[in-house]
This record gives sequence, structure tokens and C-alpha cells, in this order.
Amino acid sequence: MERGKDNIFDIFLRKESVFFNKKSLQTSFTPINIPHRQEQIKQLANILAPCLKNEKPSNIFIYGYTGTGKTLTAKHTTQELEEAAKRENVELKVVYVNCKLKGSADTEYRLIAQLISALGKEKIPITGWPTEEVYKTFLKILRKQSQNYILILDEIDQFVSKAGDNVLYNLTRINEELPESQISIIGISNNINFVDNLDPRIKSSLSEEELVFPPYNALQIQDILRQRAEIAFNKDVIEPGVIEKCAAYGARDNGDARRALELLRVTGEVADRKNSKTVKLEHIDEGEGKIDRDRIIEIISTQPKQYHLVLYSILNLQNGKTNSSIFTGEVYELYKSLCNKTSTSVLTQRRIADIISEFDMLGILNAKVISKGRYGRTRDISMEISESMLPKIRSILEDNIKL
DNA sequence: CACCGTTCAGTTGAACTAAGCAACGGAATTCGG
DNA sequence: GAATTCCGTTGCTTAGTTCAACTGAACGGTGGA
Repeated sequence: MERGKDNIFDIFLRKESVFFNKKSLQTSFTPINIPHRQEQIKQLANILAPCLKNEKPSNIFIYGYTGTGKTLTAKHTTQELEEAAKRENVELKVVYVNCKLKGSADTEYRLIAQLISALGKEKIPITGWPTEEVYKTFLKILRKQSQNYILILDEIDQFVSKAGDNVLYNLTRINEELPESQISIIGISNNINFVDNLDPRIKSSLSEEELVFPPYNALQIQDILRQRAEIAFNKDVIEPGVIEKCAAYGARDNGDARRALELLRVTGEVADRKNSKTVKLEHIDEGEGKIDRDRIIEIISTQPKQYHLVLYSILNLQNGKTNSSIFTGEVYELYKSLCNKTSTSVLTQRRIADIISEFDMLGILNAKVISKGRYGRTRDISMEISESMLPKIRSILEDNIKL
């Protein structure tokens, strides 16, 4: 066969795209300058600056809703700081860890292990060591080089709700055992009330300085989108009003710039798929639906099998009876029979209750504890997912369960 | 009718267990002389 | 006899289990008006 002639990817390669460089719309992208966060960057820089003179900067706590640029600002500022430190010949190391990632940094042991692997080549086994030993290794690495360390702990609230605040206490105390180096912590949290439930000692040392990121308003999001769109799209492919509408979408959602960016990206993809030369307003509506779908499908399909069985049970129960509530007991019964059918080991009701409340936290279910009076208490469970997605989800689950 | 103790079906926290894993140290095996 | 490999033991984390205390309003009985 002649090379390239009938290759199915040729269509894809030759196809014209509205995108020039899609990367700038992805969440991982760090732009050179960050609009409407100059104030926060300046504050953060001021707080961190002392480490350029080998003094320990205060620990910092950053709050703000999702998509208000917390992570971006922290990364950007520390990056600049690192560069400045290099110029000034100051030893400085910045470590970023996202504590939310399930199974990688959601326990004390794993968080420290993550920190260690971020700092160097030292290997920590997944399990088997005493946590104390992991701390020792961590300290050893810190001690090896006398320098300043800045630890960025992203989504720290998620971590503490799972693993407790023990680690934070230990981390804040480490400085006492390290005369030659200093570590400072930047904690990032979406949850404003998070520090209130913290041990007062940790609270005071962790939030020596606090930074609040206000939500962006629609105009600010527009600026952000324009800046990114400049890089992301080809010239003149975006029709008037598109940016504004995407921005409005983000602004409606607690000033969430991330969602607005995502929407713009997905909208562009829709335009591409429709072979449209420009990104039109009507593409947004389609993008808007797709964005939620993608997110939920992503979450669901990455869950383990037992979770799928539970969700599938709930899905079926809801199908059976329209609009009346589903209770934990029913879910468990159906779940058990599903386990038998698929020859999966049956977990206890205790665990299933936990799984249900995890789904609740993920926003896939709505599970509220109610009392049915003399008929006990239970959770009132309902799906939080739009009707139109259910078939798709059902097929994902069925695929995974292998009925 | 208002009040109040009972009751149910889970919830929730804590202690416990099994499965994996790594390190340790002694026993068994290998090796070079 | 020293070096290396093997293997059982110990001690750890973690997901899940077991145990038991707790919960909160509907039910139904009681007494009062």
C-alpha cells in the first residue's frame, strides 16, 4: 500500500483546526503573566522574599474557591523565586504536592513519601516501613543540604479530612530539629472554614500569613480567556461573543476561571468536529453539556469495581421506582445479589455506607441522612446526574462489572 | 389533643484483622584457596 | 572460613471487618381537658 494514501489518520492530519496551540487552555499550562492576580502575587512574593536572604519566610495559607488561580499563582511565584534564588546563589528548593490524588498522597505515610520522591531519587516502598522511618529519611534528605525548602500542599483540606492533622503538626515542628535548613509551608485550600477545625497549635503556626483569593468577575475571566485564546487559537477564528459567553459561564460558577477555560477548549473541539472554520456561539451550548459529562464519566470510570457495583445498584433501584427515595438497606441487598451474580467478594454494609458517602462527596450522588421515625434512620439517596447521561454511565458500569 | 417513652434501621467511631510489603538475622549454600 | 543466598520472623501500612454505642422522629399509649 502506498504510504499515506489510505491511512485513516490522514483525514485527521489534513483536517483544518481552529486551534493553533491547544496547550494554553489546559489546566497544567502556566502562562507568563497572570491577569488580575498581581496583588496576590505581590503579597505572596513579599512573604516569601526573606528566604532569599536565608531567613525563614512565614508559613502561608491560601484560600479561595476552585478556579481562582491559587495553584497557578503559588506555582508561578515560587518558580520566579527559584530563579531569583539561583541568580543570587541562594540554596532553595520548592516542592509541590497535590494531596487530593487518591492512593498517592492521601495518608500520612504517602504524603511524606511523595515529598521525598519530589525532592530526589530516594525510593520509598509503597508500604512496609514504619511512618517514623519515612520521616527519618525525609529529615535526612533535608539535612543533607542546608537550604531553604518551600512545600506547597495543594488541596490540603481534603488531606486532613482523610488523614488527620498529625502530619501538619509534624511538618511545622520539623524546623526545630533542623538547625541548618528551614522549611516553610504553603497550604492551599478550597474550603474557607477548613482551618477552624484544626488543632489550635497547628492553626497558629500554619497560617502565620493568610491570603484570600476572591472569585474572578466576568470581565476578569474575559481577560484571562482572551490571553489564553491568543495562543490557543488561530487568528480570527473566534466569533464575537464567544469569549463573553464562556466567561459568563465561569463567573456564574463562583468565578471559576478553570471551568471557563475548559468550556472554551471543549467548545473549540466541538467546532473542529463540526468542521467549522470558526468557533460559533452555538458551539458553546454543546460544549457546556459535554464538559459536565466528561468530568463525571472521568470520575466514575476511574473508581474501583466495588464502587461500580454500588453505583450500579443505585442506578437500577432508581430506575425501578421513579421519584421515591432509595435507602441504604435496599442498596445493600441489591449490591449483595449483584456480587453473587458476578462472583465478587461481598463487602460489609459498613463499608458500603462509606462508599455511598464517598460518592456523595464526589457529587455523583445526593445522600442525606434522614430519620424515618420509628422505622429507623438511613440515607436518602438519589442520583445527582442528569437523566441524559444515565445510559452512558450504565454502559460504562456494565462494561466494568462484566455481567 | 398534647406529651412522652419506645423502637427501628442505619450511622458512626474505634478497635481489630488479613494481606502485602521490607528489613533483619540466622541457617544453608557456594566459592576460592 | 568467608561470602552469598535463602527463608522464616518481625513489624509496618492499609483496606476492610467487627463491635457497640448512638440517633432522631414516627408510633402508639397515656392522661388531661
